[in-house]
Amino acid sequence: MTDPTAPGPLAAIAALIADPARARMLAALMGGEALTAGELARIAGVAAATASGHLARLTEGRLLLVHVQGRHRYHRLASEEVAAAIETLGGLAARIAPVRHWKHGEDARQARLCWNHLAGRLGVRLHARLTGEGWLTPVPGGWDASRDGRARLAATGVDLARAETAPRFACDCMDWSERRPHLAGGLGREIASAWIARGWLRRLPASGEDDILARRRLALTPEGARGLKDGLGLDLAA
Amino acid sequence: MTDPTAPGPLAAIAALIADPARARMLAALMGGEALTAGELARIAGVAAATASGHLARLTEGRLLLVHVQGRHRYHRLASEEVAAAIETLGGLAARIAPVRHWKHGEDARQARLCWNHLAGRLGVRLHARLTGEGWLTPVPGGWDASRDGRARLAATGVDLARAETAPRFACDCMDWSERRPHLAGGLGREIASAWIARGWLRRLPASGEDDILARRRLALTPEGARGLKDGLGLDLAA
DNA sequence: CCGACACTTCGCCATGGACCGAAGCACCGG
DNA sequence: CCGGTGCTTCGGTCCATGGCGAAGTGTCGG
Repeated sequence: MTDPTAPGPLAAIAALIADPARARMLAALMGGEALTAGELARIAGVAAATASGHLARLTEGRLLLVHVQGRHRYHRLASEEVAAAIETLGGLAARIAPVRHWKHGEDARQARLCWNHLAGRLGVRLHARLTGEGWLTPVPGGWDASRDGRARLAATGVDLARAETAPRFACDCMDWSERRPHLAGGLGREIASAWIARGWLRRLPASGEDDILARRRLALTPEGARGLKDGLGLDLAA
Repeated sequence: MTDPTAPGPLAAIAALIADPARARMLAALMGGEALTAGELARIAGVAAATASGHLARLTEGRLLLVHVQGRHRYHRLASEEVAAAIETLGGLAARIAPVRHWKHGEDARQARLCWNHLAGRLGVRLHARLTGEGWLTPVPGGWDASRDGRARLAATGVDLARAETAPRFACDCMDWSERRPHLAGGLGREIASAWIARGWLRRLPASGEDDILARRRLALTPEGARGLKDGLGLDLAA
């Protein structure tokens, strides 16, 4: 029935990430965008045929979801858990590996995307602020927002109603550079997209394609800094 | 200078975990004990020669530390980060893999070790209780304990002074079964060891060697349940 | 309807690395 | 000093998997 030589689930998942080409693809997808097979092949540095095989394995292994649109196949990370696992593993790699020089590491520690929500110092400070003021309290399976918290978030352009209709309202995600949880889940996604749409955050151009942080770096704009200070009392200069 | 074909750090770390034999070794070491090369060879189901090679690679890759004692070589996980990464990856595997039946899964979700601290429902509820009452507040790089919090913890037999002298006083670690942080770091280690020493928690015998949870399952004793309720107001039956 | 394009499938090759047995080293006990 | 034990190193085998080009499938644009 069951193959006795079959690798355990832990080894099986790790094996999916362990190939350099696949790792580059996954790292690129940590930016949250859905990318086509062709783009991923280019990023991974392999031929289209090879990339196709890799993407099939990743999809089969439930790490990716595919969205077919015409003759393009868009691939994206399958879930929060996948993003969290890659984030954690990447953090371990950053600490452990013979101190490979992360070119734009400082930027990324400041603010970056973790799949679809905010990470880095910004993400962690935001999490601490929202919970510290009692605006948000963790409850099993999500969050509870106080009246004041709702008003504050709404004032920054976050659509709380939509966040609450997400399959999972919200959850924590461990931040490797800060070693503290940041805000993920449906609410984390809403916040990130709202603030990017509003021009408070700006995606920085990808650089160093094989870098874990390549497509994830963010910059806080002057308006964003002002908005966070006025709206949430969050002063990132401090 | 640098080899252009070299795998990135992410792939390199994943590759270390991706081999079935090595994954079994790492899973066994998640119980927190240091094991000899021979024991690990038996657990992994490979010959001594093979195991030796695997252990050398894991050590070289900074996932393990070795402690030589006479003709034995004791191996243990190198750090909190390693444990956290394996925990997260294992959680992803548990969610993603074709629902492999975890024999004693329910026990382990209740209480288990995560390297050297408490995880599962117990770990998460403890974390929530300590922070919720203001007994412990996260600060950058560790925790701040209130006077009341110190007294409460000391009353349960936890040596706070020793926890504070640990390289890192404390930190969070994401719990995969509960999706909430539990208490790790120096304080987490002190709490777990104190409560096990005091007979509040009991290690359950290993079963199913290749299971991620094999050597990590814990049972709360009646005295433990009473102690937690009286000392910290933590009622796990609820 | 036909060529261009995006992607997959197929066939093949090359290589990395997992594995073992045997031999070599280090340590312990007598 | 010598045999037993724990572990590593060495030499050799074997297989899984990544890699590519070429051919096949489906979709869009004219």
